[in-house]
Amino acid sequence: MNDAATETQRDYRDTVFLPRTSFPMRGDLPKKEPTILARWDAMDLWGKLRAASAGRKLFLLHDGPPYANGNIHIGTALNKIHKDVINRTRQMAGYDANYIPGWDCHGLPIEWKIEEEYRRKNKDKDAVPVLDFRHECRIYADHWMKVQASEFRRLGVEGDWPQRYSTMDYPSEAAIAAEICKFLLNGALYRGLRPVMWSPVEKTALAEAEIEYHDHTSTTIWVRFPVVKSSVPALEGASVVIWTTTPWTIPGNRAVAAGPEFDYVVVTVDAVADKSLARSGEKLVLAEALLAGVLTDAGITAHTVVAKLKGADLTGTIMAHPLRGRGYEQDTPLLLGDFVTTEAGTGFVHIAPGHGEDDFNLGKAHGLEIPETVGDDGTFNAWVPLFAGVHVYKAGDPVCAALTEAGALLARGKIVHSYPHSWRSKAPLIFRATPQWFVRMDGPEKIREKSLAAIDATMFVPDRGRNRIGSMVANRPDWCISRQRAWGVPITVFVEKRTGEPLRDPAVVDRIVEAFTTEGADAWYSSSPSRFLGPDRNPDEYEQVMDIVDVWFESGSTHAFVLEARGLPWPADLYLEGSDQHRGWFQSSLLEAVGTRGVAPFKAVLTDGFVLDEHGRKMSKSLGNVVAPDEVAKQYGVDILRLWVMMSDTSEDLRIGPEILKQQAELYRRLRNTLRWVLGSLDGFTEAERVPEADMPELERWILHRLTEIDARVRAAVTSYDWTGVYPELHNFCSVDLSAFYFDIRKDTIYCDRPDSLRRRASRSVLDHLHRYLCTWLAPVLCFTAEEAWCARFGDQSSVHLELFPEPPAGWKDDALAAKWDQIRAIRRRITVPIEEARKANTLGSSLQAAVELPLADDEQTLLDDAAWSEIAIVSSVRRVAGTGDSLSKVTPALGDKCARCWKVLTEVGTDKTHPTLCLRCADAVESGLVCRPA
RNA sequence: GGGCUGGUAGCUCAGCGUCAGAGCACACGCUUGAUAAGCGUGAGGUCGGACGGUUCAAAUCCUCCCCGGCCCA
Repeated sequence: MNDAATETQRDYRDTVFLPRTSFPMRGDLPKKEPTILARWDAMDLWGKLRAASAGRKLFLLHDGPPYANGNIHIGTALNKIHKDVINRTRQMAGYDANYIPGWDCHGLPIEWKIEEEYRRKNKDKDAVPVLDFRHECRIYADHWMKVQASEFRRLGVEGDWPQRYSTMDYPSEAAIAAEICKFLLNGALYRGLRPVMWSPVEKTALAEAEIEYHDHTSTTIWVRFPVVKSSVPALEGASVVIWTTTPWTIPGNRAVAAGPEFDYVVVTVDAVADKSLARSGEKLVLAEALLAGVLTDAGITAHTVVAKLKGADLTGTIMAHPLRGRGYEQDTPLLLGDFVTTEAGTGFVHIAPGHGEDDFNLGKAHGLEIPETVGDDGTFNAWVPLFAGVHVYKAGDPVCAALTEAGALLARGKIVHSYPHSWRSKAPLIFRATPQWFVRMDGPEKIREKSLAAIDATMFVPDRGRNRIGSMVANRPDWCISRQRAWGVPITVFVEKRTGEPLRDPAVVDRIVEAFTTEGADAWYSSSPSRFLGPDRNPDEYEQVMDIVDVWFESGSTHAFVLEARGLPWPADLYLEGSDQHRGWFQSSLLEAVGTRGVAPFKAVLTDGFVLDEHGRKMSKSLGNVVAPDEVAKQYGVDILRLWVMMSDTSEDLRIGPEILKQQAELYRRLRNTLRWVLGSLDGFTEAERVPEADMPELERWILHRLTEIDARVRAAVTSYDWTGVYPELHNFCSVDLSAFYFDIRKDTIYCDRPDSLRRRASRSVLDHLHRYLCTWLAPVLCFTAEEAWCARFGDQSSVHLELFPEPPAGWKDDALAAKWDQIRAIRRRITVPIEEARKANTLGSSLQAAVELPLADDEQTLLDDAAWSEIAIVSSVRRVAGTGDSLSKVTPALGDKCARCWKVLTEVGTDKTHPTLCLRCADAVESGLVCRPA
């Protein structure tokens, strides 16, 4: 037996239910995440997920294939994490969300890497057999596919990794060839001469996506086109002046274009400066708006305007090619073009139909010849007078020399302007007319029209994506799908030599597809044509096309060999990529599917933005502002990276950097500690303890109401795909509603009440719900932490990822209660503010030392009783008094002694004989015999 | 240069016609029974610019300009 002296000093700490949990405060994520990943592998979580959701409504996000080259970067990580979150939320919302990750494996960049290795070894690429070369490309792509797969898995991305797809799998190559042949058979595929962006270095045509723009210095020339025939008398003896930044296109000139609405003037040169190539007395024709500039550039110091006319008046005028008499004898007609501007130049555009989009279209409309002046290697063809063999990049001087000699050069200069370059070799490109294979947009297949209709029928998130892809599809030219390269799927077409027509025979197509399925596209190179043409055709009569197909066509066909071929839902529910893919994969997939199936391969298109650095600048090695995903994983853990994604507005560009990551780590800590307190306070909770909602205090019911609100927000996001603000709100809930309010208030109850008290049981029942709701809501994002917090309660055999979002019972929602508690929390500030003032005045430390007189307006008096107010405000006593509603409480030190167990200051302390240092509630709790926990 | 888009506290984001908001960071306290945690209070913004327009009233609507991003030329 203790004597009285020791009795007063008795330490009641052992009788207090402090939080107890194995869930540590610090995540130690970089170490822990890999072990959780290993556990998922060991338990075959993916297999369990698929089995558990068998028969549920299918949801299919079709993975856009990243390119199998190099380590993943932050943008790829963003996209894959975003996809993973979308998949997981759908899965937990009750769908069967299968996900097949895939890769884009063919194409120029990989080919380029292999060629680089050759160059390093001084090997001649053209001497390597094509099948060997293709084999090396395959090995290379396979290597990076494996590297990226492990990087994606480290990010926590869940999916069917063993069954991943790739564009270079044999069945994929066969399917791509089959898709090409669908266009062949339905007539949309044609071979035509067209100016395409051509790289003389790589000797291939390039797609828009393979082009970048850099500054380039070009020689500019002003050239006279002598008028030889015109219905306008003023033009007799005059020269129309053109301006161009590409002197090498002069040999390809076949016309000059004017703007129909512009004003043009005929001027007589009266005086010229030294070294000017202009001649006193000559007549020149120019746009009026550009006259001053041209006169300056040409060194003309005095002139007289002799006539003024509209562009439209000039039609029918015929000029001589400036090099007439030197092999260029053809006439040059003056045509009208809408594309002519008066922003720069002379108001006349020289037209070389083989070297520009506008030029080509205008030439075609007027039946002009489309000369092929330039060869694959960028040199003028042998038939080109004066310049045969000259490289176009070095043609500036020879062309100027010839023009000068012919008296046609009016002036010469230099300009630095943005000019297209190859994304691989960085070499400048040229427009060049070559025979290429195209998918027509406006044939009887109506690909453009149907695509626009498909865009209308698609859900875009955000909706502005619709505009973006819509205007691109409305204005794009026919799809050039041929590339003169080796690493890809060949355009499996034979052309009949006699007619020049492609052979459209389903039996031939079947033989090709069959061969590709078992041998891959290599079969095109390794087999004799007769294998495909069959016994009834003479291979000598056919040309086998050896071009490969644009990689965008391949990735645009993934819906066929990933979804259709595997019996997955078609069209996919969702495509989700960066907003740059409006021109890339979204569009190629759309055109491909519309051309072959008439509809889009997706029901919805979701885009994420670009990742910039902390200051909103582009990331680049030279700026040193690159954030690498694996470094974040090592320093903070993947959950921090995943949290960053979902705390951001993914529809806009996102920023990341050291400060922002630090902030995310702070936000994470709050979420983690919320889980930790819940777990610790739930220690030993059993079903027997649970209290029906109807018996719960209002505070508990208010928390349940809040759960219904967040649940509604989550479920809305599941269907709208718009998660912006949802996780910030969840964080806010944890921080403001739980940690700073509910938990803070209920600590007294959880720690000190008898375990059988209704209040404590009700609170623990709510904590049980909170644990389940928070873990499942967080699981799609903090996939590791939520799992850890789930298993901390339910054991290592369980997984939060096999759970569904719990459905709150309808009775939880109580808007009237919510309004009431909003009011209560607002009034609570009338207590916390004066407590702070008392602290400043040194009259108070802990809020439990305070006794409060709370002024309330009449209508506020009945909100809560005094005991409830003291509970809510965490003070030792509250007395309601009449007030105006906006006055602050009077705060004084509470009378009585501090209870040694719950620390409230109460006059009743000392009245219990057995426990003279305790308040009555605590004395009862201790005496109940229920509060001593096993150590 | 064109299309689309964004610019609200140090950071991440709300607000989108009627007194500028939240979280985090920061400062100052409290607590020491969520403790490499927790709580409170506070400071911080002429809402990119225009002494622009519409309106009784504008971050919020319109115009122009500046800066950034994506796509294109």
